[in-house]
Amino acid sequence: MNIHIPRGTEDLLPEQTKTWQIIEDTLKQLSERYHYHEIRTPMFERTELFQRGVGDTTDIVQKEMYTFTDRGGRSLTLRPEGTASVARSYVQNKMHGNPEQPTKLYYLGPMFRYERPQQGRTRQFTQFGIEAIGSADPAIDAEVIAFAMDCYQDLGLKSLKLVLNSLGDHESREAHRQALVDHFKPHEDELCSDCQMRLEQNPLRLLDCKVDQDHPSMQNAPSILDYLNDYSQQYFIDVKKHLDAMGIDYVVDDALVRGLDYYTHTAFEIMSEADGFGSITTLSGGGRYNGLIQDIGGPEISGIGFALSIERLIMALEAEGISLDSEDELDCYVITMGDEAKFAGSKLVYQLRKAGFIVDQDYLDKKMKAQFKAADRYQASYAIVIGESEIEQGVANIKRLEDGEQKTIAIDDVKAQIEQGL
RNA sequence: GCGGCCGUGGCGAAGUGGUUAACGCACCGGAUUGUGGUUCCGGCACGCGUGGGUUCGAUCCCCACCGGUCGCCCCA
Repeated sequence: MNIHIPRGTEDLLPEQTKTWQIIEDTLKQLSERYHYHEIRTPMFERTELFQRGVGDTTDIVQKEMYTFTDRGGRSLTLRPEGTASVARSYVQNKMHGNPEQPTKLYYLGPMFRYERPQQGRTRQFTQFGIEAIGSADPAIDAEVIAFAMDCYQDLGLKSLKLVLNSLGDHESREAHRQALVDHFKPHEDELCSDCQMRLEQNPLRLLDCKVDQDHPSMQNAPSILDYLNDYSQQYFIDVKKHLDAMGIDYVVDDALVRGLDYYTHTAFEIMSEADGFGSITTLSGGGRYNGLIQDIGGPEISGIGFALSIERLIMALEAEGISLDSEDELDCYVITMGDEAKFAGSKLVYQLRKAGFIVDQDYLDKKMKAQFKAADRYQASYAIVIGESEIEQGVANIKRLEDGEQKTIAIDDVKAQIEQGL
């Protein structure tokens, strides 16, 4: 083994890309139905975009970014997520000026995070996501959540759990933050070192600490839901009412905290409950970001979005035993014997392909028996045999492999014969 | 970034400090000089992740590195 694939990356081989194509097609069709349009942004951005957009205190920015300096001395970063780039493009292209509002966008592509790889977590992974920018209507929060659920349901997944929370607006968050600090400060010495740091930087994260989850102070920790101001509370109620109206089930979990700084109000995650899923059960996540556009220099416009990992989606499909593979079947396999016949074979294969059939032939100089085996393995409907004697008579043998039925006809009539069956 | 487990042919998988590294699938050839899917026979690792070390001798023991996997952190 000479040069190995970089750690945490993977090749997708033909037997897998088929599945990917089906998933991508499904997601794109879904996007059209929900009236979202594709946006493609660069795979790398100025590093400041993520520092400001994703948040300096987040793990992503602090220890997971692929950052490098280009030859012009600029600090660039391979995108670790999609929202910051979309928001940047929204601002740069002044999309808030477009007549169609809100702006509804989707994207699909690789993201990069420097992490210790394990199943469901690679250093390059693929996200599909949507962003609806320019509306602060609870109805569109529900639309985004419904869209997220449909991504899985359209592919046949059943064991799903939608977890919902509200992080409130800025005022509510601040009140809650202060309450958290007041609550945990007396116990600071008893908490793990990570939590001691969280207390300073991001007290919200204390709530989903695994180390200290049994600590008595966790039991009666202040819940964000108790600190929502009137507006935030009503917003959350309305989102739930829209979901109820659509018949979408969810569970509210006030411990659901998202890892990116820009979230406000609605936050949600979709998890797989299928057996055989390891510790990583989160399939997708999203939420509302009412300060993000402004944070990166745009107008005061709010948005909401979500992102899912195609890799984890495929894991979920496998866990539920759903296969999207379609048969890769040939219409015809052309078998030739002898040098002259090879030329006639090339001509016939070409003509049949032009006529729209899926056709192949042997390129390894195999014996006839081996050529038949190949035709069989490729599940060809017909084998067309051309040898020296057929060349002399200008004919070809067409054999229907399913039942062995065979006919000899003029080689120029093969196309017509295949078109109407035997 | 931390801890546990693991790394044998295209794939799955046995195995031992010492002549030819089981077996299954796949593949190739033959039985049947031009007709497949069955059967039978035969072939298929100068090598046991990489590099060092211990040893008379290592795939098997030790170390480092690389990679995978599980858990933690965190997340999609």
